[in-house]
Amino acid sequence: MQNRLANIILFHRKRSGLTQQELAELAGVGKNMVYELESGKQSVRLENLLKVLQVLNIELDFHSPLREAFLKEYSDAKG
Amino acid sequence: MQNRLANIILFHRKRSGLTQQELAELAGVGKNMVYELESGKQSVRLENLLKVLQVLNIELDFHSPLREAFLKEYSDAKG
DNA sequence: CTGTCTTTCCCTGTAAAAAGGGAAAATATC
DNA sequence: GATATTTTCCCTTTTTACAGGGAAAGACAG
Repeated sequence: MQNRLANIILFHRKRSGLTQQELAELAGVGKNMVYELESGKQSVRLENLLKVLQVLNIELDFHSPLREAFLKEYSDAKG
Repeated sequence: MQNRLANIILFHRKRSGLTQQELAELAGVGKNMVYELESGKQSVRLENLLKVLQVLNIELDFHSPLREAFLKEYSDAKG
């Protein structure tokens, strides 16, 4: 348990009553992947992180000084 | 240009006046990595994504139904 | 149109993330 | 304290992301 992301995942998994193994199966990743995520390893594939977050109903967002400008242009472009 | 993350990165890079190559050098990753990020590839390593986001001054955040509960417990635990 | 810069997308070798098995350590349940 | 469950952390093999080089395609300036 080292970084914020690891904590977020651990917290949500515990609240959902899942073991690492169960979460791994639901996300379609290996059990070791979940363990590594929760121990703060940052060399995991983004793909696999996203699968795990999806199972736990966690959405990623960003913020930056350009956030508003981006959202305007992005929604304009996408309709 | 496929997903939201790719768009965010492209937008911020353009606004900062950097080429893919320059961003890659600043982030300490290969030029192909930046290209892949911007073309929506999700198999990149989280580590490398974070390096790129840091150069562009983009912070990741999350939200979920348990967000408030997590923040409370997390700040309590960390002081 | 011509030359410069940038992006897209090949290629190759190397490093390492992946899954899955297994077993000791830790934690929880009785 | 014994037993069951879960987590931590080994191992091996397979897969693949990575850097860096290179070159065609695209964008942009003079």
